[in-house]
Amino acid sequence: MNEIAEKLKLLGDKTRLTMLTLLKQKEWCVCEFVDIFDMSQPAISQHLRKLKSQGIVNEARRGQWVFYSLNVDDKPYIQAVLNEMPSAQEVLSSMNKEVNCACD
Amino acid sequence: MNEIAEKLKLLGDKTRLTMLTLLKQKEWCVCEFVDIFDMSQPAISQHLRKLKSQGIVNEARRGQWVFYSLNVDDKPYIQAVLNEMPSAQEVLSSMNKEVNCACD
DNA sequence: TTAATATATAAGCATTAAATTATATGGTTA
DNA sequence: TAACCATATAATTTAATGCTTATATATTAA
Repeated sequence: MNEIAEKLKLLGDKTRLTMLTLLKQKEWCVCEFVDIFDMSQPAISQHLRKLKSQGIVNEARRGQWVFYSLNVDDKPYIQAVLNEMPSAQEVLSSMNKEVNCACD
Repeated sequence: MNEIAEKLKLLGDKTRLTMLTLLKQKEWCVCEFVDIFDMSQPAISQHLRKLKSQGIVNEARRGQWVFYSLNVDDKPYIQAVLNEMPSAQEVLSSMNKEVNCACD
C-alpha cells in the first residue's frame, strides 16, 4: 500500500501528470520537455528522476540525449488514470508551445 | 486534468488511501476512524473534509454521528486504484486496532 | 436549559515538496 | 585535447501539507 501511495503522490502533480499524458503517445527527450514546460531544466530532470525511481518511466540514453518512455504495462491503475487524460495532441496544443531541439 | 491531479494528490496520502480502502467494505463513522488511526480527531476530520470536497466520499449525519461512504461510481480510475488495495479486513487486522464507539 | 458527546473549524508549527541558481558529469565534435 | 551541448546533482529558498492544540458548533439527554 505504501508503494502505491508513493506512486499516486507522484501522479498527483500537474507537471508530472502532464508528462505522463504526453508519454502515452511516444517517448520524449528531456530537451523537448524543457521546451514544453515553463520550468527550468533541473526541475524537469528532477520530476523525471522521481518518475523513474518509482518505475513509472524508463530512461534511455541515445547519444547526448536522454529519452523517457512510459513503463506502466504492469500498473493497471496508472493506465486507468491515463485513460482519463486527453490526447497528447490536445495537451500540446492547449499549452501552445514550440519544440525546438535537435534530438529527433 | 487539474481536477484529476487534485484527486490523485488526495489518494497519494497513506492515511487517506487507507480510509478509502476501508470504505470499500462499508461506510464508517468518524469516531471509528478516530479509534483506528493513531491520530487526533481533528486530523481525521480534516482528511475526510478533503475527500468530501473532491467528491470522493459522501457524508451523512445520523443523530450525533457522521458517516462517510465512498462516492466513486463515476470515477473508474479511483476504482482501479482501490482494486489494487487489500481488503478492509486485511487492513484492519494489520493495524491491530479495537473500535470502541457507540455509533452502531 | 444545562451537561455531555460527536464533529468541525481555526491557528500555529514542523515537515515535505517543488522550484530556483550554481555546478558537475557525460557525450559529441572541432 | 578543448569547447560545446545535454543532462544530472547539490544547495538553497519558498510554498504546500499534515499534524497538534484550542475552540466552536450540533445533537442528544438529563
